[in-house]
Amino acid sequence: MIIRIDEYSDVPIYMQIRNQIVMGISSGELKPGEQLPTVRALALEIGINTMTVSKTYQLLKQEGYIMTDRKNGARVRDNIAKSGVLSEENRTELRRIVSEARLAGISKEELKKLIDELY
Amino acid sequence: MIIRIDEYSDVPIYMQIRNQIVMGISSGELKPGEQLPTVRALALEIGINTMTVSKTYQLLKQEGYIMTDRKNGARVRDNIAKSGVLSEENRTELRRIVSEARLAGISKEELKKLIDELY
Amino acid sequence: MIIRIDEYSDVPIYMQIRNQIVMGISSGELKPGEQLPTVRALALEIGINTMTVSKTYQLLKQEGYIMTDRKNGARVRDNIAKSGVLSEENRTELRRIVSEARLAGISKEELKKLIDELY
Amino acid sequence: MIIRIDEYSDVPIYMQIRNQIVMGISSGELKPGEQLPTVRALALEIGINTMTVSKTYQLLKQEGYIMTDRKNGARVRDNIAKSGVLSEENRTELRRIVSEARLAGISKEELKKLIDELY
DNA sequence: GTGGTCTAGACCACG
DNA sequence: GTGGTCTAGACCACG
Repeated sequence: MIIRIDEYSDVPIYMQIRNQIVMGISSGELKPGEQLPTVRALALEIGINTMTVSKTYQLLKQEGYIMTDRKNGARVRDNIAKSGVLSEENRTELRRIVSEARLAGISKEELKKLIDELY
Repeated sequence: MIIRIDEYSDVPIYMQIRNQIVMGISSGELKPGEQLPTVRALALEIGINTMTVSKTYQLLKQEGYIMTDRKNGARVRDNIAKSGVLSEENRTELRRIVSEARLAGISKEELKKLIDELY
Repeated sequence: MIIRIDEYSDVPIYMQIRNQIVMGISSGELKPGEQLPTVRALALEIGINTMTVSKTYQLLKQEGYIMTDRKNGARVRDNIAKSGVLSEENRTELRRIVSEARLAGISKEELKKLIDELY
Repeated sequence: MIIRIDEYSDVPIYMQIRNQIVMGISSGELKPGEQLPTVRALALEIGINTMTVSKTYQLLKQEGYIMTDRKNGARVRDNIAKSGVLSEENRTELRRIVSEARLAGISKEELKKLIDELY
């Protein structure tokens, strides 16, 4: 899986990596139990500091998406908890996006079609 | 229109205000041409620095949501440009949210229902 | 409030600080709403790196014990969520401690007396 | 006695095994003088490195919980020293747990009831 | 002035 | 070899 950093983005690097890994897991590009690159390998590949990647892995671990052990490095968890509900933050974000979409003249149907494509 | 600041949020205050005003315009609570409170009045009401509100208004103006003039203060634009497409950032955000929703066990239908509610 | 670091402890520095602040809040030495020292001030006082203190504050924030804002620095939250139950980790730890206490010849009553003193 | 490793835990494997053996001795599941599985057998059973089990046994021996000899392997000591007091580390840990319990809204009585259950 | 992020480099426990 | 921790130093957005 290829991780791309947008250095001009306001989103911190560790968060960009986090987001792309989460999307990779969701899309199936990263399979349950699959090995992630080591902290050092990913840092080298992206051209950033190991601490930054380490921060990403700790976040993903805390969120329950991956697990780390000292022997094997990081792996995608094969039993990611399904809360069944959207987090409060994501709900707020979604509300904001829907509002902006409306003002941009995007219809409800177009938004739903977008959901279809992205899901 | 009442603006609420979540002091625990990581979203900067100026951005929280901006988001709520945009949502207010989108929902119709703020009508096209409607007068916004002055920077000073809004800052006083929320209990924050005038600089922060000023930053919000500048952002909203630059985004084309409001217009300002020295005489009348800030007003909602009555001809907000309808690009017809979702901004690149919002599209990326939506993709992230959809990914996380999927992993949380939320079905496509539930997401669409959420869109229905929020739109 | 005075923070003491045991440099020979296996407990990471950021966790030692975290634990002492939590105990300070619990004991009332740190009051709800009370200002914590700035990251820089605390780092200087203890003689450690700012990053380490920053890590502590981020952890405490995420756990809901404190809040940070860029203007005022960090403050003890005045509405710390009361889950009403012991975390799984603490329960496991308590079980381990009770087991070791039994083997050390400490009676159930002595343990309860200890709880009385510490609470 | 069945040893269970929580691969998601931050507690090192050798320490998880150690804790479970100590709890087994305390509960009486492991009797004084009882033979423990060989390093090799336990490692095989759990599916981990023999070095890890070996580390556990060395720690337990050093703590005075078990004794080893080349002929008979490891056995639970039948005269475990009863210091009569809680170790400094355990006392500190207990203080931390009590503090967190208080902040979580757990009463002194509930904690004591928990001690009753666990003892 | 404040916390948040990031780097370059190092050492450590675990396995 | 792996992730986890820490330092010294820097820059940035927010307010």
